[in-house]
Amino acid sequence: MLDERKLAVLRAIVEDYVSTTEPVGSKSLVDRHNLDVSPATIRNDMAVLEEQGFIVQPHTSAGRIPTDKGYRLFVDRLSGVKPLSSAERRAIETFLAGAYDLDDVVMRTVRLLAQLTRQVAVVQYPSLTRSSVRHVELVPLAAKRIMLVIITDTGRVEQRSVELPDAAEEDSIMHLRAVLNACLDGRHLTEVASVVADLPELVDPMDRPNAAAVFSVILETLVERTDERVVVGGAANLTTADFSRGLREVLESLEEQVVLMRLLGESGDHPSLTVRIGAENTVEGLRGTSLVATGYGTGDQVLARLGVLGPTRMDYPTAMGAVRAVARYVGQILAGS
Amino acid sequence: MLDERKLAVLRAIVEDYVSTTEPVGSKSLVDRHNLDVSPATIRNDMAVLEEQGFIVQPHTSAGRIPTDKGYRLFVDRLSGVKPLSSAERRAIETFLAGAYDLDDVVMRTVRLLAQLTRQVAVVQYPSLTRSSVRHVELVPLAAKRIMLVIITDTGRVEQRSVELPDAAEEDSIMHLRAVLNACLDGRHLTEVASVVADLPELVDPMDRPNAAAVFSVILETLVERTDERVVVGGAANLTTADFSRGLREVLESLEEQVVLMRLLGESGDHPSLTVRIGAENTVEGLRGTSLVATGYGTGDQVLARLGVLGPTRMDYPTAMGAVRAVARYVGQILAGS
DNA sequence: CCCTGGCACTCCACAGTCCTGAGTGCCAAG
DNA sequence: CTTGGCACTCAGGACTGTGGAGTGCCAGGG
Repeated sequence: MLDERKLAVLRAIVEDYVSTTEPVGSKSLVDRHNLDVSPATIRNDMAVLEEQGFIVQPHTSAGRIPTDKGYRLFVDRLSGVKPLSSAERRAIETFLAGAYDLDDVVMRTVRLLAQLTRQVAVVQYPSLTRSSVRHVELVPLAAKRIMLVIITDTGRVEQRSVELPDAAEEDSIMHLRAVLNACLDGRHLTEVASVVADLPELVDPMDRPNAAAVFSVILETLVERTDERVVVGGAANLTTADFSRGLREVLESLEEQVVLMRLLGESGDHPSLTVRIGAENTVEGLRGTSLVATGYGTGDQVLARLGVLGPTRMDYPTAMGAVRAVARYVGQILAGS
Repeated sequence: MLDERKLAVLRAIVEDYVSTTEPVGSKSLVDRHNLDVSPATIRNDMAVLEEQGFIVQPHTSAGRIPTDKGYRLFVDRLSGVKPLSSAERRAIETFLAGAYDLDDVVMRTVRLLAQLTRQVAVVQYPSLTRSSVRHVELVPLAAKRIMLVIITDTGRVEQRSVELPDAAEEDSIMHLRAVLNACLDGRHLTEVASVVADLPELVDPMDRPNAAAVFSVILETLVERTDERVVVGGAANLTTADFSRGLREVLESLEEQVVLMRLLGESGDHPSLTVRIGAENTVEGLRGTSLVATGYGTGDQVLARLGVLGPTRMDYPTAMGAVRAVARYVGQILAGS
């Protein structure tokens, strides 16, 4: 139903529109690309494409622009992933290699992605629930207050101050600390809840109230609080692409952690590249944007997701290339540190 | 040289322009405010004010708008700090009281300020260099790698992984940990450098290479790395105030930690409210904005700064009120936790 | 000396008009 | 199925006219 040439026409329209931001007409199409047919022929093809809903004209007698459906077909069948230049690869490598802790890795990744694609970059912190406990530390701050620090094998450190019901001896805190480490060390975070449930029996009855306070904070921190942070960068890039009236809406959405989590979550769990175009995003306020995202992590497990967000009219092949490449390098960095 | 009425006129112009965004003329001025003189008189006053550089007209035969110098006079002599409504005060209190750790306090503060003022909020993390060490923890991660965690009395936790030259025994690490805590506990961060210099003598000669690695990371983390983070929120509020073409520039500046640090740093060190208007900001790209900032902290020491950023045409009295109130509450929260 | 009303002048913003050029759809012929 | 031709549409730029808001200046009055 769509022959080879019509697809070529659609591809050409997408490419031209992305680079010029202007509706593209039959005439300009034939001399920019070397399709060996006349404008009139193209017009017939365009009429078909429009009828099928892949393109529209903003007003009568203007050129055509792709619809969401058009972009969808484009990314699915008409374009590949554009590999990065070797200079870009080197840049990524050296830039990320300089990072010295997890926060820094994430920050650098965001910057890198934003710069590479000239879009908004979104990077989710490596997920807690997929990592395991490496160490638990309790630090007395005051008589009835201690600092709880949990270190995971992804290098993430969670800290909480805990209010104790009773004043605690240094000794009993150290004991509790030992118990915690003995039982939680190496445990996958999904197991923590059940393990913690059995812990009270292992501590001195005298200390149970204090221990209970610590346990409940641990649960809160590791289990119930699924809200991994998402870091955003390159918001300035939104100004070039005019979102008619929606810029404010987009900026607002980008500041809502919950919204971002949902957005990234929608792309599913598989580690490969995902593209969500325009209205495919159920997030109110981001209906006019597209998201190119992928999972990343060490080895084959997906720790979190990252990607770029931009107007539906974006350079998908390049964005996909950059996202994929960056995700790979970040994975390597995380595995190596 | 500027009599009472001329000042009143300037005040009225600023107030009207801020609320309407439109150049204000003599006629509209007299009936909005009850100055008991005729428009003609106002016009004469305006002529003087313009001559002195407090106001300008965008084009002949349009109303006047304040210059940076005009705003400066306004905040210095013509307006007070508008206190918050009691409802707002309650909102601040309850909103901040719900915070459970330092990160959360900062995040909530940013949101609060942005919402209250409808401007961009900037909050600097409590400064390391002004706090002292509460605890140092070393956690073995692998044979030649340990995690260094430093907890300060402002509740901040710094973590770094340290690569050791030699494989380390559990024992020697524990010893090092004891030494570190003995010597650093309670030390003001400004003292850390000199204290650490003397430490190598206290450890077993065998362990010196490893200890040296740890020490150098401590210095890096606490002393050399003055780059406290600045968190930004409410960027969406920039869209209402049109910065002609500068929006991109502003957004870019807001993503540069270094720039933000400099911006806040310029306001000096004293704990009181500071206002920097338009070109008074030396930061390229923020010349079209104003900053209302203040120090905050526990008791009388200034731990860091926070404030709001907006167009020079902003509601200074309200912004100042909000900034001051929020800073106070944050100080209380920090002191109490 | 300062305030006031009057007056002539300026100029932006807005609406209307016209025109051009890019682009279309349709059709008949190759 | 492709092509050239043709009539048609319409957004956007250039130009014009008008109304209104605002100004500066001046002469008269408190």
